[in-house]
Amino acid sequence: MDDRLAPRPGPGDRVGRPPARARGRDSASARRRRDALRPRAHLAHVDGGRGTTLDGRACRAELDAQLDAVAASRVPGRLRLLLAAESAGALAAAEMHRAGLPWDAGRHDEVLRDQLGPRPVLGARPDRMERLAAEVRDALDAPTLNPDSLPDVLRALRRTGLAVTSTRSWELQQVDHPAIEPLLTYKKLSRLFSANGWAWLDAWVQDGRFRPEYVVGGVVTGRWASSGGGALQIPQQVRTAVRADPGWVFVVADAAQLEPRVLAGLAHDERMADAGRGKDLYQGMVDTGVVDSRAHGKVGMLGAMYGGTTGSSAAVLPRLARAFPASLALVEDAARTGERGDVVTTLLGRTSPRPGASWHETQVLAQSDDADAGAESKARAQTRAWGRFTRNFVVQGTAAEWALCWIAEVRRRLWDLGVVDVPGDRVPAPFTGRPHLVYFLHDELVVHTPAPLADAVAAEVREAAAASGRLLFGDFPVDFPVSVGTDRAYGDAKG
DNA sequence: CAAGAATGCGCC
DNA sequence: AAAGGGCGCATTCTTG
Repeated sequence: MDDRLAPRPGPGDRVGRPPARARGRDSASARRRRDALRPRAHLAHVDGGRGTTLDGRACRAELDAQLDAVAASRVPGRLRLLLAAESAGALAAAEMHRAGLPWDAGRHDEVLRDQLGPRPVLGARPDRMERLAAEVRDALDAPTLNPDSLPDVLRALRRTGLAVTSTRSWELQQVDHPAIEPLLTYKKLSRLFSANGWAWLDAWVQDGRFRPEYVVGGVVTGRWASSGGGALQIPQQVRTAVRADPGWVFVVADAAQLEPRVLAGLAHDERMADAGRGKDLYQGMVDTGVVDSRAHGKVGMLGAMYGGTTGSSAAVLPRLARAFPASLALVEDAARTGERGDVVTTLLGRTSPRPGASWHETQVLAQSDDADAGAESKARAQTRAWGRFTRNFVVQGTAAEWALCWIAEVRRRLWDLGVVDVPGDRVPAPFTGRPHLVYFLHDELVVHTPAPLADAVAAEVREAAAASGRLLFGDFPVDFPVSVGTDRAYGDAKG
């Protein structure tokens, strides 16, 4: 793929603001977990966008290592399926990178001008942000306040007598003061400007395409990560700039309530599978009298899968435990396993990492005779945190496996739909005239297709979801409905 | 001065 | 008393 060898602007080359530096909140332990789990062959893929070539011998060595792992496994069939799914996913990711996500820079610019005003000169704030900053300074009587400096803002708020402990939006929303509204608006606009503003557009959209660099299996759980451009965080605000080519449309497919359905399959929970059959799972929980509203069903299930223990989520948990004992027992068991420091595995055999040395040290310290209350509470908090991680790992990881199988199946079926002659076709080979994947987001797929094939694509995407479910869960009767929408603009296509 | 930590927020 | 999983990225602050 020649285009991947060409130098591409990186974040450091962007023009809107001074160069970015730090890598952010990615904790050392999180990175260690990822690096330990990431197959070596994928490192070559990561570097693929920066000009290195794949080393055939390294690939061969990786393949041998994987085949050895399969041979040594107690569940070779599952592991083999995992490897096949990962390979298909890697292929799809490379194809999506090549095809690119059709992006209308003009439309994006309209959104930015509408929200922020005209593009400012290098290093300056947009007009509207500057005016809001002035309002905030005025209201807080802080003429030199830098609204981008969190300590600065916090100090000014507290000097005014507001009892806030951070500058998080949800906390500020509780406060009644003239400075709050302009401050919140400022933060909103600032986020849009710095994360997906004109600088992002210059750096990441070329020739009407955004080409995300997916990192297949980059997350410990097996989810995909991305490197550069924030490919998996495109805000709703700018999705309207994602526009199909003339004569083409997007088919946007979203696997409805994927994680609870995967949990039902993992736990062989027939009652939960029943609740979701042919309809919205959370509504099904209302219809069968498990919960009194869809919202309660949703937060309750999220709480069960994430380990939530507060608010309405916790309040609903006992009812869920009574209605769906198999599912709840599975996630509880995964949590207990993690709390002991043991590993859990996904359906296809991906294993969770073990907690690091400092985790064990903290546990040992809390057991010792002279341990104080602080050490014990720290150890307890840490124990529960690792339990929440393993609790979620089994569900998130198996959902990622379902999604990989879905992608693989969709990819194959799209190719079989054949070619349509579209006047002025701009889609690069080998996808010219063919429906092809252009975007993937955990439980959502976007297909760019010649308009006449949209209905056929929608049907294939649904059938592929069913096929993925059968591949993973066999005859167990859990279904995977897909909500599908078709539109020229991604932002308007939600089914 | 550069590198890392901390903060906050976008996505699922 | 408080207790929600996984990410990437920009910015400012801190540290060596």
